[in-house]
Amino acid sequence: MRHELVEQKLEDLRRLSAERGLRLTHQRMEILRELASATDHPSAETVHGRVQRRLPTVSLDTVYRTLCTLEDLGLAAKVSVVGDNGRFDADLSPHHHFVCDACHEVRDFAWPDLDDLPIPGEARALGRVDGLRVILKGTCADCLARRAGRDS
Amino acid sequence: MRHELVEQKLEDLRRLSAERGLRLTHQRMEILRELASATDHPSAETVHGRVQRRLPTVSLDTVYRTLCTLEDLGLAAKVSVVGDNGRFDADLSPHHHFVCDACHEVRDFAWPDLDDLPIPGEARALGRVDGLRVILKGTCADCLARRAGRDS
DNA sequence: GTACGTGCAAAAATTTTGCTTTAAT
DNA sequence: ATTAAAGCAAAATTTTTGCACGTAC
Repeated sequence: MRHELVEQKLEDLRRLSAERGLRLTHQRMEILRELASATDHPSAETVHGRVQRRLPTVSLDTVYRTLCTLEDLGLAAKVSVVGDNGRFDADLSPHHHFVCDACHEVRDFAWPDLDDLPIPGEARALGRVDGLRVILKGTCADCLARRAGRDS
Repeated sequence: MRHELVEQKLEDLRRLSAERGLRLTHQRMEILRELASATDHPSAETVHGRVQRRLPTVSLDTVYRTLCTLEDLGLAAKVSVVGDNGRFDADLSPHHHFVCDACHEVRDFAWPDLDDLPIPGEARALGRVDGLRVILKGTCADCLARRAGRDS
């Protein structure tokens, strides 16, 4: 079942590379192959280690650059992991975050209806749940206005 | 309205410091004061800059250590911000993440009922929403089992 | 052949650590 | 007076960048 995702992604890379005039290099193929095969949301360092098994000379900076390229192409995304990044909050009440892709500001919001929704069995089966947070990605009102102004 | 949170937090710090035998230093008070006053989920570097206005000699490593202490005391938490950390995923289909506090593994799960829930007006007012992800914090089944085994 | 992308090395940025001094208790 | 915590500097990470060479087109 993972195999199909991998082939699909590699096909997407071929198509997008042709469309956007990017070169189809071994490194990009192998890095995408590893990432698409992985189920554990690896870091650049981890991807590098795995790709080295097939391409012993691949460098870590190529992995960084390629992951960024794959992100630009819409083939991969950075994911949210609680506590893995250096942003802090003293407000520990249940609330959620809206993150602006443009300015990276984080705004809080509440979602009472969500609190009434039971956590799905699929998630409860994974372990004991202590906390829940929603991350909304988008563009904040300020950045939308700024962009609209610039486009006119 | 922020003022009350600040005073509340400082009071918590006094109480917890007494309880746990920690010393109530200017630095800890001022760092917590800044963090509790902030609404923008600042990084350690940002907190450092703000605290320096009141304590010009405070060092950046004290801010790092203190934020960690405040986290241990349960007065602050690291927050999730999409794309600010180096973990990647090639699976772009709508799904959510369960993160184990103990081993930091990230597991995926689906939540179809959530997809039917409308995003609250409070959040829609913040800007255009492009994506939604839930982060569950907890302890995974493996780590629970490991811990139970060790305790016996 | 052209020039985009890689590899290498070095730099920049971020976070942690060892040790000495300061200050809270 | 004790000793936890701060400050300083240096180290360890993590991520980015400049440049020469290799390779996909």
